[in-house]
Amino acid sequence: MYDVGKRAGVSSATVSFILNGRGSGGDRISEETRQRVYRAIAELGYVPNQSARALRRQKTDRVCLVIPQIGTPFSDGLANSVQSVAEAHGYSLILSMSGGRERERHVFEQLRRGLADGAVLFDPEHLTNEELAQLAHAGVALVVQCNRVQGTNFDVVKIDEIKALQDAVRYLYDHGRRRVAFLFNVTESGIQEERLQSYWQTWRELGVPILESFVLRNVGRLREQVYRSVSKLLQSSERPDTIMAGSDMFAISAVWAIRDAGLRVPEDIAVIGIGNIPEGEITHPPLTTVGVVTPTFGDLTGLLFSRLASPVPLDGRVMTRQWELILRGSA
Amino acid sequence: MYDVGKRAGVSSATVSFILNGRGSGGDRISEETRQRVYRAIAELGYVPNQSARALRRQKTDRVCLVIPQIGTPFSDGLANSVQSVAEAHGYSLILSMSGGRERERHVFEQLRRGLADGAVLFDPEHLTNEELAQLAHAGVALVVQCNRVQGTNFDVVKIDEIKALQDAVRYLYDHGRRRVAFLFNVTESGIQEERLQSYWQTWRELGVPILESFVLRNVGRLREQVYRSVSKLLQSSERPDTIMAGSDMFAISAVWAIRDAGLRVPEDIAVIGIGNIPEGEITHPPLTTVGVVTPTFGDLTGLLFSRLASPVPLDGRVMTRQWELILRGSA
DNA sequence: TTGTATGCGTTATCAC
DNA sequence: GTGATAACGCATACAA
Repeated sequence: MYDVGKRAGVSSATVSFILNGRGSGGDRISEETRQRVYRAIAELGYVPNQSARALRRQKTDRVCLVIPQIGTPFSDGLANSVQSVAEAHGYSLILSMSGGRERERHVFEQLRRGLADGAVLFDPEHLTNEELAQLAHAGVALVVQCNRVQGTNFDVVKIDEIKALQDAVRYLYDHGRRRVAFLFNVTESGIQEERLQSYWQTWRELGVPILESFVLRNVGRLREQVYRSVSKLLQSSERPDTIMAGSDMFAISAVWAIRDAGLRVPEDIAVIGIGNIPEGEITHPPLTTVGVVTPTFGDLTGLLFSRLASPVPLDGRVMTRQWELILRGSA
Repeated sequence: MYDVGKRAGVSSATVSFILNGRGSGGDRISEETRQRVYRAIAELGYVPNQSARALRRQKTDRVCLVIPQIGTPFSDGLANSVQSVAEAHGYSLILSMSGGRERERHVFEQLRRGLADGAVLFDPEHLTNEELAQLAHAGVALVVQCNRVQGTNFDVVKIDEIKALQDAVRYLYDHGRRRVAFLFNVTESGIQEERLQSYWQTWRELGVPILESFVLRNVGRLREQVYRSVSKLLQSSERPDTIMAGSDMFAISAVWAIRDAGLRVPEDIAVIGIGNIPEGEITHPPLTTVGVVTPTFGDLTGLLFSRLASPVPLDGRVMTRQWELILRGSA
């Protein structure tokens, strides 16, 4: 900036003022000076340094979206949504993957060190309430989607899923299903597992036993892995009449596997997913699932940017999203 | 740091030295002092400020992976791969989405301003050679996957895809296919389009005309959108006997649509994708495609981190990945 | 073995 | 209308 100023015959202060007219000094830079400075900037290829600016302003103009894993239809939609809103508010979006304990802690550490002004944490598994509070206390605008936590200085979006999960089981029970298989992945403190626990619990209350061989605890993250897991399951002599999957993606992969094995959905095997991703509408039959009826990410972004815009620290807000049983053809 | 020092009865310099012992001073901090400082750090909840550190060291310890769009199996694999390697080298990974002209320029600007020490740019559409050179000149370690560019101060990974694309067309031609449909999306300077141009060109050389109504230029990004586009195509009285898709994901969605329409792949309609994603192995029939036989991202990360590690500016290196026609069942 | 002093590139207050 | 100047939080050469 000093060099730019020198070339334009002004001080670095003037350059700074022209680049982002704040502080005192009013609007009063002569048009002529302004032009000279712009020319000098162009000639020198000058570009302001973000680290220095952030240091001085105590503000990075960045927000961070933390997702366990990219590559799912859901994270895709979320990221695009947050990015649009961030841009509209003059923030850059940074994406971080938090899958696994190490990575989650790493991202947390980065945020503590001032990576961004605000963050949306999606399903953090290992962070405690205190750590989140600490982060928020350090000045990071925080919105957390997670059922485990509650904060006084950050916002939480919760999902009320229990009832919908119970509804799903009762529905299947009422339609005579008794041989139930589960598809999910065990992660360190996995939310998938929690949800399937709800299923399991409800079946037990209805007096239906769960066959251990029908519980697939490690179906893999990728479609082809899930497909193979299910194909294998179908080869055994004892076949399930129902598959409850930990995600819609798993459920869809299961539907393929079933159809490719020459069986019918839902006549031979009913399939139900979790999450309600758009893709579920085009499987044959369309996927029965459990989730938010019309998925939207407006609540998350709304909380984040209202918090960023607020001049005073806001209290912790809580929003609850209601899940429902969405009956389509597959179950 | 000053406060930490005060509490531990030392200067801020000593704290800094303990936190990252470099510079002069050797290793010589007494164990006792060290402990006192660590205790003070813990008690105060002190955490170093990245902006200040980056400003002083002229180094962010971050690398940035720039992908047009997350949510594809490919970007997922790439991101995970880069993240692992980055962690191993002591860097944090930042993900940025560059889809669309605005966003791409925005990310470019962020990098110029010092967002990260290095970056992998995947298929940048709008950046010129000069801009990339300028970025590299500014000190950003740069690896670009793109066929359009070549740099003297950054690395380029190219894909030699022409021959494989031509092979695909000839193969289809030799098997009697003549009514060819195309599936892709027109983007501002899209690579999908380029590839389909190669197809088109080859068909023309073979004397096969392309029906305009078989060219779907806007099938959408999501699986369900593609599925619907194809379903609609199949309803018209004139049906194609071949579908050449701009990506494997499109091809897979097409296979579903065809099967759900009661037609057979490849007997009624042959389908061929581009990219060779793992999921292609589990469609029925498995997907014929064009791409790298065993996808790996080692070349990209290798180039990036060798560049970051190099004490002197490296010349621009070029690596070429060879594409091949991968015959499986769908064509 | 530790402290002093300086500068990294900005921004913002104040004086002129 | 514009220019000095003092932070912002840290790292490091050098003095002690």
